[in-house]
Amino acid sequence: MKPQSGGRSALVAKLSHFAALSDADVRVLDELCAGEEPFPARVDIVVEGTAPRAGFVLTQGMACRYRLLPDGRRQILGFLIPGDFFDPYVFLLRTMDHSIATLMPTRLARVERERVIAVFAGRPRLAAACWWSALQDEAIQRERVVALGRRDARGRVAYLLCELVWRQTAIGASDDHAIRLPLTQVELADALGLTPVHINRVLQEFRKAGLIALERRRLRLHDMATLQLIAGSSKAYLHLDGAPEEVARYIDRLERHRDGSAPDAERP
Amino acid sequence: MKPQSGGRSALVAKLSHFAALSDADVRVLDELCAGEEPFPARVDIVVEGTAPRAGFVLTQGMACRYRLLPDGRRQILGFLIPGDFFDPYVFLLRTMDHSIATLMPTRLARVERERVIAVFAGRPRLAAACWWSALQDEAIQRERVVALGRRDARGRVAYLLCELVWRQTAIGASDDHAIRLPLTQVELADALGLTPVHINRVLQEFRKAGLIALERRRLRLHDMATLQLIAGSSKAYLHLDGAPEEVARYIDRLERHRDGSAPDAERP
DNA sequence: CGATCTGTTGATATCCTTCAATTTTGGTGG
DNA sequence: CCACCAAAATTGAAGGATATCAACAGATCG
Repeated sequence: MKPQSGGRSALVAKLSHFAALSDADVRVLDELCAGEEPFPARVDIVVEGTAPRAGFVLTQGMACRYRLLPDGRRQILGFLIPGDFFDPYVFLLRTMDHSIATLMPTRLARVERERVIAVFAGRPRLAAACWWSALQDEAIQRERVVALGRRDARGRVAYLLCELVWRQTAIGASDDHAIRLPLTQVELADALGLTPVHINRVLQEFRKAGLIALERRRLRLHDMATLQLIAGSSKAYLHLDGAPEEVARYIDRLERHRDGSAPDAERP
Repeated sequence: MKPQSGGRSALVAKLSHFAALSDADVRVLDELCAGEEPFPARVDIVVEGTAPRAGFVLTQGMACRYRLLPDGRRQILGFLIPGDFFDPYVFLLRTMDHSIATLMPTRLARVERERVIAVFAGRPRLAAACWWSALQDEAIQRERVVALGRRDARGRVAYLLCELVWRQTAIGASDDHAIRLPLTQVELADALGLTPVHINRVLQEFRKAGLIALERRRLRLHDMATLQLIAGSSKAYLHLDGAPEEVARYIDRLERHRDGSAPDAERP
């Protein structure tokens, strides 16, 4: 399971933004992460064109989804951080349409189909939390489309830095708007549809304006308000404000039925 | 339910790309669409900032997801066409982070939470097909990120036109690479992160090169091969090649269990 | 049948890319 | 610990793709 410094795993921290989890829920999630394995930096975990095998929980480190273009250029599609339970249902596809690679030494737990189905069928609250997490992922993708479609270079950089800080904060891995950021300027460029040269100039400008500090793989946002303004974005799209009350009640009701009929373990 | 000319609804046509549906499955899907309602062109179905109410099946017409920026510009996030069962689980969120608007007169069936849960819990094959459809939607989003991040204007336009034709073909709504296309050049621009002026110039170029015909809201791709080359894309990302055999067998097994225990209707 | 979108075209401006060096950093082995 | 090398960051100059501005023609619709 590999809990964080705080004791709670990143996955538990993240899903707790949706609903308070029971001890039993936490146990199930920790078991999901039990078989985690270490991967070195900059290796492919999943390769475009191959058949997907299983989903993963990322417990430590960082990874990215990416696509290579016919001319060899790369587009990074998104970043995966601790607490991300990604592609649970990917076994429904014949082939991957993109690759996934680590960006630093990273620990990942493989989650097989049977496990996914057991959790989703037997644990209403966790199933709802995973659905919510999938909705969040979609929202993150949409925000990226907005950034690439309609924001200039400064807006794109500001948005991405904010997002990474917001997401790390949501899993308790940020200290006062400062995070570990293992990305090179080439990777930022590939994520934002820009050139490394231009990324560099924007970062310089932000530094000179006292908006950020970024050195030796450590990022600190000194002026979140201004950065948000430049980005034209707020963290609302991460939907960290919990389930609607009515839904929370509904889920509790489902859980009580479950407890009544089969106490405290996953169904077969 | 409102079947298409062929007799099958667009939703059934789309999901059949994943797995062959039983008559009972088809009946359930048709019931989902039973309460469809007409909406005029260019009206909001869902508004950013409001609480989501329910998901929808789009049975006729066309709609788009979009975001408005602080400065009034717009980014279109994606297009919804007949057969799209979108946002089934959106009730898990407190507020919408984007809006959805019709682009032409459109028919939509609202799908409430209870209905979603009944179908997903009681119909393994349909549940799997809907999951697959969600994976397809994510892939479509990724393809858009690639287009906006790394393709020039010609590549973006070519990609979008191909995608719309591929998707319409998958629901049986295309005749020889020709489709109804209710989009203005402003809307194409808002979808592709370009200006209407530039969209116009690219379309002119494509017309002069004999690649496309586009007039009076009708699009025909005369040279799909070249367009794909310009787009640097193939339709692989739509995953229209059916479920992996092993998964198909697994789903059949689940269905047989279901039939044994509760014949032929949704569970309560 | 005017009013308003929509599409079209030309001229100019600009943001970002490209190309090319140079410096700095980080890692590795002697 | 230092020498060395490759990767990463940085800077400058020039070019190009797309935006912006402006004007007009054509289509659509109440």
